[in-house]
Amino acid sequence: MAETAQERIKRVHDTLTRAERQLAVTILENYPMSGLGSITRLAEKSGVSTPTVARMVQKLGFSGFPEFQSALRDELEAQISNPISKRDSWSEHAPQEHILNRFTEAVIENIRQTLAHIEPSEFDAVTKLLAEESRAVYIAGGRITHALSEYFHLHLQVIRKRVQHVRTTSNAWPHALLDLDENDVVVIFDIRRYENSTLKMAEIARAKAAKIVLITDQWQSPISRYADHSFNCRIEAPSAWDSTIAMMLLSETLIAAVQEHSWGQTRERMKALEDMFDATRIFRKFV
Amino acid sequence: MAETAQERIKRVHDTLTRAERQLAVTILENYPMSGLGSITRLAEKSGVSTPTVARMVQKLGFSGFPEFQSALRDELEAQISNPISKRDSWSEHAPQEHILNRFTEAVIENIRQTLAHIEPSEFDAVTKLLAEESRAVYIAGGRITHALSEYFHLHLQVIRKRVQHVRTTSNAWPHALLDLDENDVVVIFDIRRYENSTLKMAEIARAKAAKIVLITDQWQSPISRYADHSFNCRIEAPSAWDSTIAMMLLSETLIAAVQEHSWGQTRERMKALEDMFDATRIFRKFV
DNA sequence: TCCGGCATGAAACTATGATTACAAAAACAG
DNA sequence: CTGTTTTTGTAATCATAGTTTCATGCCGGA
Repeated sequence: MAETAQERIKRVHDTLTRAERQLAVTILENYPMSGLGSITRLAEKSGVSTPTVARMVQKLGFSGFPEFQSALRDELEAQISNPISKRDSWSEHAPQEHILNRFTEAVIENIRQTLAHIEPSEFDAVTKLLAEESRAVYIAGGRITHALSEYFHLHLQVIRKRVQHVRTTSNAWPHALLDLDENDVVVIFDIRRYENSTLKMAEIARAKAAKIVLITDQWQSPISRYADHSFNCRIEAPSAWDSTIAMMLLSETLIAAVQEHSWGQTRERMKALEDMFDATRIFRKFV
Repeated sequence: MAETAQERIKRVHDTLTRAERQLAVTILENYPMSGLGSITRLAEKSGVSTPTVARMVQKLGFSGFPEFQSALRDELEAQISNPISKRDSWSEHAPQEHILNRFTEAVIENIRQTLAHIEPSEFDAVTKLLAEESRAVYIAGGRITHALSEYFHLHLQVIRKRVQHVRTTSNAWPHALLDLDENDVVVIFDIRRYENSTLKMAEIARAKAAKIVLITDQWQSPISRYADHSFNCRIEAPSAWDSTIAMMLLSETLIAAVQEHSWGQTRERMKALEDMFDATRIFRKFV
């Protein structure tokens, strides 16, 4: 039904009896909040009896008070739901149910939810941690997140010194943490199924009092217990696997933030890197 | 109490157990609407039992579910009467100009543009190519896209046989193409600055008449000349670097499509993989 | 003033929601 | 791997919400 409860009330307003009108006024007074409590509360608030309320909502076409209330909730939800980038389909030439549209839709929702639960202050704090060159940075990921951690490392490496990627997939990783101390930062990517090696690594880092930044999924890796900062990213997708897009977005944004934070040094380093590339002719000079 | 339920949940988030966290995620997901139904509804929605919900709200400091719900209603009312409740940024608590919002906005635009220029028919054709087990699949990336190609490989490997990752960063890569023939598929990720090694690889693949699928940026890698199918992804970002999110999205969607296309086999292979994991105890059984 | 019809709320009843007790399962420590 | 602790869901219980019945009261018309 397209008609809202409010509209229904107004439509039948003339045919209402005294008590019902009294009730209607109360409902409309601060709509739709007043209808969200129990039928008793609403009855008391409007100074009528509960049966009156029950009869009234039936007059409005609802099967009972619960249905009425449920309708109110739905209306409210539609009213306050975030309108950002809601679109019917992303790939115009493909039908709505095409995997291109379904998958993208899910990913956008993941991004929305992820961003909604990130505290900017925490994000800024982590940015600051990662920007301080007095701290060495260690980056690690698990089986699925390995690629992500590598990508993060690749970029951070250009921005600053003393960045190291730790391969938890090999068994030589404890060696890499030999020099870790309490000024250093360990960035760990970990999503389900959470791996033992990354957990062990977090424990070691914790024991050495290093700062731990965790990037995990919405169900949170057990590492969160040890983490100084943790970001929960939504990873659900219409697939047998999870989507790590939201984590990637967070990673790229962190990179951008750190780079912005220390642009002076970064520029120098990037210049030096470019020169090296030119010298080695890895890239084509022009397309 | 000045503290909102949401804040309470976030505060105790680390001390929560698995089921409770699951519940917390659901509550926060579309807060506070999800908590406004009955305890049963909320429990079902989050996939936990009603007692878990009851226990959790008590942990949060409420005397019981009704009090919790009443608190939610009050918060909602306050929020609604507040005129600045219109949300038009991704991270509500951060200003529009914060890097979190700027970056995300750019990424969404990239996704939109990328999707708009992908022909569903071409996407489907590539899906089909990748699903055919008679064809071997070779996957390669450049310096920046290496992580992406690795990620793509990791997943495709689970879906089907004969998938190989070629490291163009090492100089041993030509060996990997020894067995390449005209039935095979080569998937190449290449964004600016386009690398010589990937171009050389494409040339070899072309000479052997293999199918070439190219995933590149909007300015197109020179490989597009040789490619049978190419996808142009937008990679612009408010950063010194490009954002490969759109490429990642395309990769994940391709994976999902191929998986959907050949779910029978995939399921078997995933099962086998799971068993191997169980045997090796790489992962923790639960949380 | 009395009567019929409708509106209304008290009270009984029913259904559903919330809580508690307990047992099974899982994680953890040794 | 085993015993212990913690977590979790099932089932029983309790409480409250919602509905129905019915007696009372109110109003308009004779």
